[in-house]
Amino acid sequence: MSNLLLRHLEQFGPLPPDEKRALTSLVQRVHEIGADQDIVAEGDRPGDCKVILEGFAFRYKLLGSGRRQIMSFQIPGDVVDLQGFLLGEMDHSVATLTATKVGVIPHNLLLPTTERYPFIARALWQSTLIDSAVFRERLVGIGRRSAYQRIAHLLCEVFLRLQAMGLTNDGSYELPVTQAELGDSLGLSTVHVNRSLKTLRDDGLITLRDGRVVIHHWEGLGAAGEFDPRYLHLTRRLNPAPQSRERETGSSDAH
Amino acid sequence: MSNLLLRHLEQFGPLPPDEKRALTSLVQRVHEIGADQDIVAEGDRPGDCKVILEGFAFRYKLLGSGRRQIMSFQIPGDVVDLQGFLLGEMDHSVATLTATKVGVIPHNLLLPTTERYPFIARALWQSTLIDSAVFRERLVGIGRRSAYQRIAHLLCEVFLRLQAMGLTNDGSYELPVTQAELGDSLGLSTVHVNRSLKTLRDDGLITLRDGRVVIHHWEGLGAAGEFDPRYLHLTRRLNPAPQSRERETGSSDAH
DNA sequence: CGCACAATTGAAGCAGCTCAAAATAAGTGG
DNA sequence: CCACTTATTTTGAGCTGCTTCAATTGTGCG
Repeated sequence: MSNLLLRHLEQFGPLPPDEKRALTSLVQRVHEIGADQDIVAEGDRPGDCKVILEGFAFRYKLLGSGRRQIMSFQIPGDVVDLQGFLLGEMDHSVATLTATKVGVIPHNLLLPTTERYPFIARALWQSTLIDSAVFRERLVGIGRRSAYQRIAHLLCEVFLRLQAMGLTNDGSYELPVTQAELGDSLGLSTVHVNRSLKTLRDDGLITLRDGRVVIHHWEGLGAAGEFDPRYLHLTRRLNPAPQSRERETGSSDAH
Repeated sequence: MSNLLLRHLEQFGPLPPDEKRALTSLVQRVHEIGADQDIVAEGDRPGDCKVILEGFAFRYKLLGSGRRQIMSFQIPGDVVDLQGFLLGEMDHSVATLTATKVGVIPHNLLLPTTERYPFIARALWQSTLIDSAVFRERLVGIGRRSAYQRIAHLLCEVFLRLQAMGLTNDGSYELPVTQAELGDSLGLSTVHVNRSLKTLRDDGLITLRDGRVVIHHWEGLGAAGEFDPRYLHLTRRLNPAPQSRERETGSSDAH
């Protein structure tokens, strides 16, 4: 059940056996949430943390005049509201993209756990720092990259993050986002996302259909998005790197 | 010397006396750095953390074709490279705006300190989460707000952060940035920053000259930038709120 | 004085936006 | 299985906030 949490946290280094054990009893119950529902909302003071066990979510903020900015997509293994644990009040919302299962970790269990198990505490801290790195990278993209580059970059990022969790398939992965959501994530209009996706498709880099991303040319996509994966700090590759995996003879693949 | 670090960390709640004491001996030496110098650079694996004691700095990343994105401005009290402590390698650089004094905290002292003193560890973690919130807010601005709004928002944010450190003067503060740096921080060209600043000035909201920001109309500026300070989590106001302070009879003040 | 850097202003161009509508897909109830 | 509804994708066309290029004006300083 919280295998996923373990896998997530071990991205940053192995945990000692006793801490692993402690981790497995963190998730007290599982909550099923429908698509397009808030997991936590801005202003909430949650009494527990939520780990995504199945499905996808995103952090967002609403602005005046109905605009929305999505800050990140969250995937299985991610703890979405550590902010609530440490700072009390959420300053943004997290909502589901699809029907989602979340594991619930009560703060009054998490607190003693982080005090007793320093590796767990450290790994959670590291996890929030990776979140931070993801925000920064998005910031760079929106601030200084073209629409085409931003999309390429995002698709690379999500690929590597999903791959680290074992959720990719030979250079393709599930990402049930609409173009409107992509736009809100990248600071673009739906229309422009559509046109840029078309260009990426025409360039033979990717296909995005029915909530599934197929990367036809990993290196090309990375180059298009100026993607440098180091900010994800996936030092311990739990899976082979994408370059060495999804070479399919027919399609143009990475090298 | 590390009074500032204490003040910074106590933004999130008081520390017990013994932890306060431990904190004062963290900074082992002080390093003076000239203007426009990197404090840490992308790719570095620093062996210590740096706290700003005097002066200003900013996080940034360089992109292809010489573009630069500044992710945040850092002020006295900020620890600029906790990322290096927890993740090893820096994925971005931090450079000074002005001549700066930084306190150096060796990792091999910080590590046992965070293990022995849970409140310090927690406060540092909280501090990184506030950084995160700042990145997110910038992200929202660049993604979905106009140039005018972004500038207003940034100036509000820096005001409150400096105020929490006791570094404001009746609605004005030192911020030694050039318009080019502002642009790189907000995803704008220098030219457009200049024009937007002119509009803000003409609207009677602010003046920015010689590295000093004067806020003439706090509420107006906040409204212009859709500024909601909650993301800074400055629950414990160490100074009076700006609204109740800088009412100057002549100029247009908030209310 | 004169260099170098920052701020300012003008003018033209464009990346991406908005408005609008058509085409496609995905239910849903009968 | 169809008729109807609603959401998403796609395409067209005109518009604009911001960019780029270029030149001018401070302004601090050796």
